[in-house]
Formats: sequence, C-alpha cells, structure tokens
Amino acid sequence: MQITSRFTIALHIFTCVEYFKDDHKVTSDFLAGSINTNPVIIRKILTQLKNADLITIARGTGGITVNRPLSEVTFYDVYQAIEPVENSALFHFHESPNPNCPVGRNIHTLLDDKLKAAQGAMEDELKKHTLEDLKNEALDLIATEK
Amino acid sequence: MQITSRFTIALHIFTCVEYFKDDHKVTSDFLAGSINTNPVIIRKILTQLKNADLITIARGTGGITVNRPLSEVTFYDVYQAIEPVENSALFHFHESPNPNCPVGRNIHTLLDDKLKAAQGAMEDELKKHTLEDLKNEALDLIATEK
DNA sequence: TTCGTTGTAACTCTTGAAATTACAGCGCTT
DNA sequence: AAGCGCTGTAATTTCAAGAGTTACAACGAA
Repeated sequence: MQITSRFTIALHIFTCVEYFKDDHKVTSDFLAGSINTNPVIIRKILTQLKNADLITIARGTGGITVNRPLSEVTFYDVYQAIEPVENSALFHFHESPNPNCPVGRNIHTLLDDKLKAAQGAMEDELKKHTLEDLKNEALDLIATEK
Repeated sequence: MQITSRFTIALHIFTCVEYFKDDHKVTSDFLAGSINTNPVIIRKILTQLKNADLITIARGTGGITVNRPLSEVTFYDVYQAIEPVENSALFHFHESPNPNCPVGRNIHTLLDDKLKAAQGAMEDELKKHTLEDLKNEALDLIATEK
C-alpha cells in the first residue's frame, strides 16, 4: 500500500502555480496538461487544498492564490490537507484481535506508540521542506537545463 | 491510503509464537483465533516471513521457529518481509507528468530525494524496535494485568 | 448575455486487501 | 501403511478506494 499520488500532484500544482503565475493563468485545465491527468482530478485536489485554507480559488475567472507566504507552508501541511485517512493513522491495524487471548487484548497497547513514532518521524521529515524551497529548487533546476 | 494490516498481524504472530511456545503448538488455526481472522490469511503471511528467512515452518507437524535471535530481528525486517510494494516506495508518484512542461519534466528530480528521506525516517524508527523488546514488553504488560 | 472557468454528481474501470472454500502434499504417530 | 493434523496454494468472492471520465449547473468578468 502506498500514499496516494494526489500528494505528489498537489506539490506539482504548487510548483506550477509559482512557476507560471506571471505568464499564464493557471487553471485546472492548464495544470491537468502539465500533470497529464484529468482536470476534474485537479479540481478535487484543489478543493481539498482550499478546505485546508492553503489556497484561494477564483471562481468564474479562474486562478489560484496561495494564502500564506511560501516559506510558511511545509510539505506536511500539504500532506495533511490531502490525506483523508481516518484519524490520520499511517498503519492500518487489524480490527478485532481476540480479547480472550492475553496477546490479543494487549497487542494494541504494545504497538500503538511505536507505530505512531514511526509515522511521526516521517511527518517530521516532511515538515523540513517548505514550498519556498521547492520553488527555488525548481527555478535553479530549470535554469541549469538550458 | 494506509500500510496493510498484514504488518501488525505479523508482529502479532511473533508475539504469540514467543508467548505460547511452551504451552501450545502454535498453528495457523491457533493464530487465526487470537488475531480473529482466517487461517489462510495467516498462512500467506507466514509464507512471506518464511521467504524472507525470518522463520521456519514445520510441515506435517506444524509449528513455527524464529530463525534468528529475537534481538536481531527488527520491526523493519518484518515490514520489509511483508510489504510487497514495487521498489519499496512509500509514496506513489503520479505516473507521467508532461515532458514538454519545464515543471513536469523536473518534478521527479525535485521530489524524489525528499520523499525518500521521509520514508527513510519512518523506516529508521522501525529499526529501533526488536522482537525481543516486543516479547519482553508483552510479558510485562500481561503480568501487570492480573 | 456570453464565455471561460469552477464545483460537483454520477458513473465506470481497475486494483488490491481480505475472506473463504477446497483440496493436494507433507510427515508424525500408531 | 494408513490415518490425522497441519501446511501450501489455487480459485473465487466481496469490498473499498483511487483514478479517470462525462455532464452540467453555478459563478463572475468582459
């Protein structure tokens, strides 16, 4: 099982918004072209980002604005906005271990904190990167392409 | 998206094997009872653990032996044995960004190392815990239950 | 009012986990 | 050598979710 591609798509979206904002109006159709998927997929992701207050979307006209300074939006913020997982648990626990078994009725207590720590380590790593880093690295990389 | 419950089931299995080994023969049926699932599910997971050389399964008789000292088997070893994900990538990247778009053809380069670092942080955390820790904590916890 | 865009419902396709049934193969035990 | 309990595995079903697609109403600027 993997974390949805919607997360990398969201990061792709932010990169495009910043990279193209002076040259094109960045619409869901335009983004769908760069990402190579369906505009409706993009709109759904944009809606999630809007619900998390990360962006503002202009209705009618179209166009996307990032609500906060790029240096204050981390990959983790994007991840949280996108991943709809129930109580945000990365690991799926087997539902109903047997309460009559000493192991079965204690396995949750034994594992929960360790799984949470592993998830936390991943999330802390995501917090290290901001959208500003991403934008700057994108500009650098594209500049050296020529 | 979440990591399969097969991972927590595998840890549950190891705990049972150690906890019950002197009192019961630990068969897939017995384990299925503690975990509350189907014996075939258990056997499939056992096969994965066997293929990773973590355990030996006695055919005919039944019964499970851990191949290495418990202190030398980490949660990460179990995780690797269980998760069959293609090239072990935790994050699923959108398949085919547009190569004609400067962002599209560079997005992989921009994100890959960061995603890998996040995954690595999670895996390193899993490496901190061994099956021996788990067994000892289980014994402690069950002892204090009474 | 028109036009380009967003918001969203409804549907299909595909994939994968999980569960279940069925049965062949193995190796003690007697 | 025959029976028995267990493992190995194929085949099938059920269910949930991601992804893609079509269709259309709602919005806002020109």
